[in-house]
Amino acid sequence: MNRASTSEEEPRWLTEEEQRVWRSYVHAATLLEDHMDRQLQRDAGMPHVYYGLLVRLSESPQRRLRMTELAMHAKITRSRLSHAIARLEKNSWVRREDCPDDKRGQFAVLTEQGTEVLRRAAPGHVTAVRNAVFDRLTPEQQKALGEAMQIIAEGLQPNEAGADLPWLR
Amino acid sequence: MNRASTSEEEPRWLTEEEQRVWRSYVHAATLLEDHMDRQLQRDAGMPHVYYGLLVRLSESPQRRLRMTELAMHAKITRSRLSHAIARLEKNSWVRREDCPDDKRGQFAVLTEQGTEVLRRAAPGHVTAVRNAVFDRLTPEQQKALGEAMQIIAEGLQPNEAGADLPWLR
DNA sequence: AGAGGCTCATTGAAAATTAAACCAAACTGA
DNA sequence: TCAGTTTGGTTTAATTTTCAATGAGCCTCT
Repeated sequence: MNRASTSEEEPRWLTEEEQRVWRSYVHAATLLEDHMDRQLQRDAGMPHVYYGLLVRLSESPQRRLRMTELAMHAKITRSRLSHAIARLEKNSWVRREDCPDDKRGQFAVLTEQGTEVLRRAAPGHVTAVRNAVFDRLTPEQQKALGEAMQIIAEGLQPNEAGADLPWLR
Repeated sequence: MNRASTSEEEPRWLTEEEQRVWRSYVHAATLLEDHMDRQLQRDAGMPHVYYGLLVRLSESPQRRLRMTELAMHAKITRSRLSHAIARLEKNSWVRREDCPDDKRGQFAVLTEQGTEVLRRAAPGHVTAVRNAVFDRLTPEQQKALGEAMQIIAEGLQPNEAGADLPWLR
């Protein structure tokens, strides 16, 4: 049943057109991620992923989230999150707190200073996103992009199909 | 003139809809990159970027490219490429060669073994891309995705607009 | 010829990420 | 109750990436 996935059979190669699409995608995704990383590194002293963590915390009740929950939202491993939070803790942008209900548990809590950093970095970030993406695409193109990515994401969701579960490995 | 870009002025925040699009994008892009990295790491013993380097070399005349050229195509810094090639050289998948015309220059050359690794890894990779992307999108959606990403990439091209030049920094 | 400024590429150290091992607490079932 | 398993999270080491500095060769201009 799973023979096809590991066999030597000739796969269905990508057509010219599919290749163009895939390469455009990889190309743009690389450039975009680089761009955001650099912008945030310059303006806020952290990479895009870290910024995402702070944003997520800022939107959570009590501006706090359990480690695993945060990792799931951010789609990163718990290990990576541990390291990241350690770094953010050094910056005093995040603080850890024990979970009363579960003695194994930890909360990551956004500090005042973290909130402040976010407040100052947000405008530049939105502007960067707008310049790079929304100012260049028609509303239809934006919609189409969103839909396509949505579908792709669904296919890679760790639930269903029991594929790889980054944060559960 | 450049005041707006660094001032404290209120930016045009993203609308609800724009946010949804942007988050879908980031979400899917993260998942996808993770997925490819893991697939290639498992099946070919290298991350996606390294695989891209080998592919690019395999498509080049004489299966070789100058370091800077390769870095540009791959959109990575020369430094990063140096390290990457060093690693690939240890695997004997790539070999360095001096450039006769320019004594500063180096070619990265895909070896026989590199070619072989590529040959064995390619089917799995195409299949992974197909499963994750093309099997899930209609031809129209594929086209739209390609176009949107194409436009975004153009806006981030290092040439014109003299923005940041990753490999020239 | 040779001073000065690029360009090509590498290096070494620091930061970030991944992979795997690990510990402690919580749960499960006999 | 207690052995075995799962869950939550950290730790260590290895790999990869970034950052800043360096050096050698090319190019231009005088």
